[in-house]
Amino acid sequence: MEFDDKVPIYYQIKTVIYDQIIAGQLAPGDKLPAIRQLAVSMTVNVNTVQRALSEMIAEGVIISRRGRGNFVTDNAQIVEQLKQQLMTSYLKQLYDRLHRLNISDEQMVAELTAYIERQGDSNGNDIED
Amino acid sequence: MEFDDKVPIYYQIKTVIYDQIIAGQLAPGDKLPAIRQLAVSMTVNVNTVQRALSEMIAEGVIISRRGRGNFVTDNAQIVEQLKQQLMTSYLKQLYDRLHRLNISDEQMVAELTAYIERQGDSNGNDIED
DNA sequence: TATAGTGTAATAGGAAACTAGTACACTAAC
DNA sequence: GTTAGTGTACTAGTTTCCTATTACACTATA
Repeated sequence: MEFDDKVPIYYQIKTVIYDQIIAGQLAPGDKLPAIRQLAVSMTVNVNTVQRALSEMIAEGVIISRRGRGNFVTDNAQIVEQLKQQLMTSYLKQLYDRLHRLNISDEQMVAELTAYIERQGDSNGNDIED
Repeated sequence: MEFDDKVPIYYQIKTVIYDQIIAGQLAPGDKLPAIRQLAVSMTVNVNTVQRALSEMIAEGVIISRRGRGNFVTDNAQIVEQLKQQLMTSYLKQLYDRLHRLNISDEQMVAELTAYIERQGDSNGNDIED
């Protein structure tokens, strides 16, 4: 797996797993791959994965069952909270950044739309069948 | 100054200065504050500021004149390139993140618009005189 | 009971980022 | 020439992140 060398790996792992939960690839109650499994598939040390998991456990999103595995909480409300929280933080980051560049609210939406258009040119999503 | 402890400080300094250049607070040819000055105002060590500047110099955006100071390049084209590059990377980051959350292109624009609305409620920009 | 699969803990070492401090080199202005 | 303001370079020490390795604890199953 590829990581941004400007952000701690354990933190990026956390983001990836959280994103999977929000996207529904990991449903409430689902079992995560074994820690050693995750470490191998991400080409990372076990301790690094564990550090990511520790934080997620502390935040109540992951439930750890010794000898059995790690599971996504079955509390749908926590997952929903997580979703809102992450979505907002992502949007806020873009908003703050573009704001610092003196981009107005309207321009901001326009820029995003334009970017998506450009993406569409090469991806062709929604168009090809 | 406040920094995100998940990203190297020197890198965040670079971002701040680049943003100021793009926003026009630092025009082409302008002299930057002295390194020691920047270090004090950012509550950071001189070496950390210098590391940020070194990269910007290597990238051709900042020109260093020994004994005189550091200056923004007067090459407007370089500044314009920088602007496009940063804008795109900011947009791409949001796009990729929301995409991982299974948010469609249309939803994405809607979410951003909604976020801006929410901001407007507390900021009241464009409304008050 | 033995074994395989799992989470957890602890130690040791290396690399990167940051700080602190000192010294040197160049420029401009007196 | 001296001085103040500037960039540049170097060394030393601390902290955080990451890796490697070993050991232990619990669960399920044959």
